[in-house]
Amino acid sequence: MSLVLPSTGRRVPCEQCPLRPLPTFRDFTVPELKFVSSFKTGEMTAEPGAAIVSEGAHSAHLYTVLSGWAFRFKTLDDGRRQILNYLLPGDLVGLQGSIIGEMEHSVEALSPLVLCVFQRDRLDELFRNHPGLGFDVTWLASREERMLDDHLLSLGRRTAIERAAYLLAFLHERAIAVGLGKGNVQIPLTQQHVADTLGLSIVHTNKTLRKLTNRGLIRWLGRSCEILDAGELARVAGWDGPAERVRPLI
Amino acid sequence: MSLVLPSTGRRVPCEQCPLRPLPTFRDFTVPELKFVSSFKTGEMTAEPGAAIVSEGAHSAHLYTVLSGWAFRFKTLDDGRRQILNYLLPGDLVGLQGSIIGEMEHSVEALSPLVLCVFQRDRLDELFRNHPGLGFDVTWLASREERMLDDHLLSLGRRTAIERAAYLLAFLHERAIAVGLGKGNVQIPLTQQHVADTLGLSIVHTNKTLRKLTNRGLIRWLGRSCEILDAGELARVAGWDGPAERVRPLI
DNA sequence: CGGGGTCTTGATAGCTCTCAAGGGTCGTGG
DNA sequence: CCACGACCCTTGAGAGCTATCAAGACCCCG
Repeated sequence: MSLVLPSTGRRVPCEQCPLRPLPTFRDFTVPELKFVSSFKTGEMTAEPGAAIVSEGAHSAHLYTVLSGWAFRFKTLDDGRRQILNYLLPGDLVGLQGSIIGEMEHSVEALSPLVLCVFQRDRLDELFRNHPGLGFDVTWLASREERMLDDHLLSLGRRTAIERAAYLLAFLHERAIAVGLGKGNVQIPLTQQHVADTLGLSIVHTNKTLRKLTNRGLIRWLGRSCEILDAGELARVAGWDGPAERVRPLI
Repeated sequence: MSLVLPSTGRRVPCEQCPLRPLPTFRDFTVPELKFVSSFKTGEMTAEPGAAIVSEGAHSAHLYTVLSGWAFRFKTLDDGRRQILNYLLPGDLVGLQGSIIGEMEHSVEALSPLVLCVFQRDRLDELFRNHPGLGFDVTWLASREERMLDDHLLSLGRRTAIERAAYLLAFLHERAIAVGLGKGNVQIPLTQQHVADTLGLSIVHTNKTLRKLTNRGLIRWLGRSCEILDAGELARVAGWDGPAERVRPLI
């Protein structure tokens, strides 16, 4: 697990953010955009495997993913790891820590990652002067809650193959929404990540993914997974899709 | 599953709320309390088994639990049910629906329940005129997120007996925090609820709870569970406890 | 007194884990 | 160039955990 590369100065001005024009993100007013722009202090990059935030850290920062993939996880004392959710462009990182004060999960980069860094201590100013943005932060927290609800349903009540199909359909959907994947989407994952997300052993995960491969739904490429038939994956999982709607981008 | 009893007029004024003096809840300023009081339109009661909100409902209300127990859950098409979390006094109900627009989970009463009913369409006024309360709503959403993170870790990576011990220690902790349980805490649950929370079958849940009973950690009373040794339950689960701190009450 | 809900227990089937071993790729150093 | 280690993916076999099936006890209530 390598270290995070130090922050370099800002590069992409919020007004020219490559994410904002995407149809998934709602339009911001000029004052909102101006505040967000001033809220951002710089950018940070990280390589795959780098720890972005660590469980127990007290002075967590607040970030938004600008590009790349990451994941949130917790571990038990004996090392068992559970991946909680994935982070894609447009997702807030470290909100729990910023709001409540201490991180209770860790975050690690899955691909080369670029993060926008925000001034955490100006969060109250955001709520005071831009109620709409305050509402948006709550909106994003509710969205995360929904995804976790879905994951809980999956871990608790879906079979192994349903879980795998759900996870891959879910990640496919999210990747598409933020404009990743021209043609077939490739997800930068190892089977160990999948296992730690689904609550399965690595061996059984492998055998389960093989079934999906044999059905022609996915293809494994070594450190990444190509989605060939997202619709059929969702059907196998019994998953309706996310009803993802336009969301804020902070 | 019986129906919800219709709302009757308000009874408990927020200024005399029996929950607010508890040490778990932060003190509110006079204007905050005044707003919350005006935000509340009445109360609603429900009997055990009553549906408070249903998945897919579009016009969900926003509530806070005043007294009693409830739970949130989702189901798959074939009826498999997963309990996502429990609701105790002081918890918001229906925030996801209020923020995003549509409920993606259902809520059911576990005991006789009293809810404070709020005017959902004044939520934006809350954010506009009381930034501190807006922050509090986000705080509560983050708290829920944390609990879900813990549950995911449990479902994904704990064994059956660890999961059961975790769940009961968790509910014990929450009950204590809101002043339930003089002496030993009794949790109004059936083993079916436990099974649907832990992602286990009812039979195996029974056998697992028996082990905890034989170790003298709990006692099953028919439709409820008495916690005899919460510390040992937490130890069995490998759970540190919640680091629960003072929280807002809306 | 019957019926429904809850809790309990044993037996068997089936799913998942662990153990073990091997192949492949990639980057590094001899 | 080749050896080597590290990491990732794959597969088989047997053990262990969990689901399902089945049956019965208990309680409350109409």
